[in-house]
Amino acid sequence: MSNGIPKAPNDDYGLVQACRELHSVIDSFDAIIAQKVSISRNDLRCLNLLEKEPLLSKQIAEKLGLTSGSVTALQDRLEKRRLIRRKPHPEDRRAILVELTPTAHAQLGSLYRMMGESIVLLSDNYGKQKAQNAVHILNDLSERFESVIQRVEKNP
Amino acid sequence: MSNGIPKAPNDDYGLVQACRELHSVIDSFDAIIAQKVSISRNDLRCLNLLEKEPLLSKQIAEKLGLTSGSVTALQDRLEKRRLIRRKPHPEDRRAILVELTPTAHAQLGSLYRMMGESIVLLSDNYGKQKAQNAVHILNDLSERFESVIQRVEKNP
DNA sequence: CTCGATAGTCAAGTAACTTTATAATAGAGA
DNA sequence: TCTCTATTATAAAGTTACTTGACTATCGAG
Repeated sequence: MSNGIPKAPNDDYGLVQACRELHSVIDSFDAIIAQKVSISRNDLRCLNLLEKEPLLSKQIAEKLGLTSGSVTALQDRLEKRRLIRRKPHPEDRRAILVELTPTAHAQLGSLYRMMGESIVLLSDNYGKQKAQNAVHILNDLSERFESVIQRVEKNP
Repeated sequence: MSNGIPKAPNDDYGLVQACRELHSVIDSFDAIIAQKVSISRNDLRCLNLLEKEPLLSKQIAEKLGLTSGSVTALQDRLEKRRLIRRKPHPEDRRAILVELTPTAHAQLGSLYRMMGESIVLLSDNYGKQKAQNAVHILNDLSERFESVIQRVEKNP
């Protein structure tokens, strides 16, 4: 198993691999969802981002790793389908806030329901204690990724 | 917070959200990596898949949600860069096994090293017991996604 | 040994992305 | 206040990646 990844002294790499495995599986899952709705992967990812909170075009571009021009086109597609709405930013008249329409919320909900239910079941199996623990672990991992992203962006 | 996702009785949805949050962050991370290597997201995803084991074109197409023709082009690009190798399947002469070159292994390793180290540190902070627990949880989640994928594919 | 099904390739057309240029606004400084 | 530069988003042209449909080679059932 000499795959170029430097091994940690003990088998700490298990967590790394488990993490990337999960990501890969979710990726495949999203590919299927995107196909079902017949939108592109990035369009779906944009909807996922907006599910949490409205964002500026700029922020969407950053998170998706796209150029601003590309995000404009992306928004045009989603707006035409009435999945997002553009509304003016209250303080900056250059900026545009993008938010999901209620329709989009509903559609996304129904698309991810099956997956959601399956994980809720897992959560129930775990019991309250372990479930909370799981959430903490995932959040820790997210934080780690965030901070590495920021470090990587510093060194261009 | 009425976002269309049906709430579970208790706040079990924490795990779902944490999971998708992690996925989203890793996605942004991958977007940056892809940009650094100047290959497309799907090309990078393909490399990630192959890091685990060689795959058939068919399997790559499925996992990435692409058509077979598209995967042929994808492989052409990666092969031109000497990141993958096509080799004949030992038993099925129609099929083609795709594997990473040693170069690709090394490159991927160095690209993900920073992230890997950060997670290994986290793992060390956790201690052996909790780290193993974390791996189990991630694997459980992967399994759930896998099985939902299979269920979804049954109902087209 | 046929014949339908499967794995992959190829060529033409479509969709998504990048690049470059432009317009409108913000915010800093003379 | 009035520039001047930076920021935010859009538009149009060119490039890259993807899909579709036709084709070749091979498999495996009958």
